[in-house]
Amino acid sequence: MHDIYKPIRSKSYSVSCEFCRIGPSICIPKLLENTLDNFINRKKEIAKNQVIVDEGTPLDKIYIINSGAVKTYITVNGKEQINGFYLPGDIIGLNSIHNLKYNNSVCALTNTLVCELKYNELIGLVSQNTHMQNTLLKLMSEDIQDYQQLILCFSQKNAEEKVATFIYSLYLRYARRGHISLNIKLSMSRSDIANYLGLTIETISRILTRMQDLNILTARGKYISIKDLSALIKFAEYHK
Amino acid sequence: MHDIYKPIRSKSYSVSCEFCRIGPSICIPKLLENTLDNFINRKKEIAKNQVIVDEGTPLDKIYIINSGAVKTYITVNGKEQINGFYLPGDIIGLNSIHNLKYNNSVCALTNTLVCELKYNELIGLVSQNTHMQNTLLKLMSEDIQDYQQLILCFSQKNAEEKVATFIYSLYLRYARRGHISLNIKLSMSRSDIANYLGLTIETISRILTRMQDLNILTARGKYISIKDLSALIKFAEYHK
DNA sequence: CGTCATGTTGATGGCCGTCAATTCATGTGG
DNA sequence: CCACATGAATTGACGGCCATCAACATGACG
Repeated sequence: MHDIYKPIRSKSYSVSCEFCRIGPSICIPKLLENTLDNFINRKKEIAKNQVIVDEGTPLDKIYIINSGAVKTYITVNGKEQINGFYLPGDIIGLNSIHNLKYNNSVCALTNTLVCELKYNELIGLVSQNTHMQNTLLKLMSEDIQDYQQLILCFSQKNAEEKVATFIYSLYLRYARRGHISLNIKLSMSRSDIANYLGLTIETISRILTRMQDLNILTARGKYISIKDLSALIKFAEYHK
Repeated sequence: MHDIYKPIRSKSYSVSCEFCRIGPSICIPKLLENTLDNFINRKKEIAKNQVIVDEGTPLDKIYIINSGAVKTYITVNGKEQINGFYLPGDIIGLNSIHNLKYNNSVCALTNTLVCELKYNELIGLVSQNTHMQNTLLKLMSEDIQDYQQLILCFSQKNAEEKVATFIYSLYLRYARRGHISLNIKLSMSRSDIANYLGLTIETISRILTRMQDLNILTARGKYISIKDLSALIKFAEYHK
């Protein structure tokens, strides 16, 4: 954990506000900035491996990733179970509104910049502003939809399809934020991916080399370069 | 599909409004009934095997199950993939708000009573009523949380743990709606369960007989009787 | 009672987890 | 700049879980 004491130099991709998942027309932090002064710290720096939120703490703030990446996880029998990776533009905390407690821990995978947003102010704004209300409902509904898709992925797909889906979804998520590139730098380790997908690092590794042999992609450490996107998409589909 | 022409006699458990997931203090349909007259049909009858919603149709209504049960599914390569079972008190459609289209089909597993609720009116009410707004946010946040748990279940658990989790969650869901009983009548077929859990009917069957041999439950067709709840819970946990 | 759908049980094989050895990457100190 | 150490990733051998295929049993319903 030496990293914590290192100066933070975020070399990674960051979203411009127009591609933030909050939407181009309303940056909640910006709106708050106009209405309520200093309640948000924009672009707070988080060092790699730093735990931003501990499972069970009160939901006082919502975080929006500006650059970098984090993972969220719950602890089961002393072992962490990763349940999400959040990339620039993503919003953390929407699953914790119902009981006003964070239901998972949050840890930075790399040096990360986050926008903080006080929950009370968000809700206050939502109750005054119909547009904001619709935005929040849409965001949460999208999340529900995304999770349903993920469940299908996990319950039906085999290891190869899972890994292909994972990589393709990373590609898609960056692309939707305006960062369209076939070259992806994984911010998480093989072990994190395996944990998340319910596979082992060995399986992940074998599948990546198999895909490399088939000229679908090249994988050198954390750098993945998609060579044949349509083949990747085919691999990601459920085959049976 | 003869069922459609049969008279509907729902013999199954139905929630009283106080155990509806909408909450005891605000039954949205009731509230609407007071404010706007005839826009909701309370307790519409749906026959077994009837498709209530087709994937892709506009989200004009939200449904709340009053009695009976439905499954939701998407169609992939011509085959249905079940992504949820909805029991009395459950709300259908929250995953479809973001694009105002139903993102899955809905089909009745048994004769079912639903409360219909026009989406526009729900939103209208929500924008006027802070309490209602909080309720909706909580409901959706709960859904997100539930789905995250389900993802962990699917990505990490083996077949036995999945089946145990499934049965226990049915028990829990009924219990939370005020129907606490160790005797559960499955409204879905083995094939539906298998489809949903990403297993085969043979595996489901084998696991049920194994649990029967261990005196954890008895399973006779659609009737499951839990003999040892704590053992079931142990089985449902992730072991590794 | 006969038919058809649904559920159960058994035998076999493939996918993927486990264990182990090796290679590669990253950072540190000399 | 190189040698080394440490952890991450890769590759191989083997075994267990669960899907597949097939046969049989049970139940629903006319």
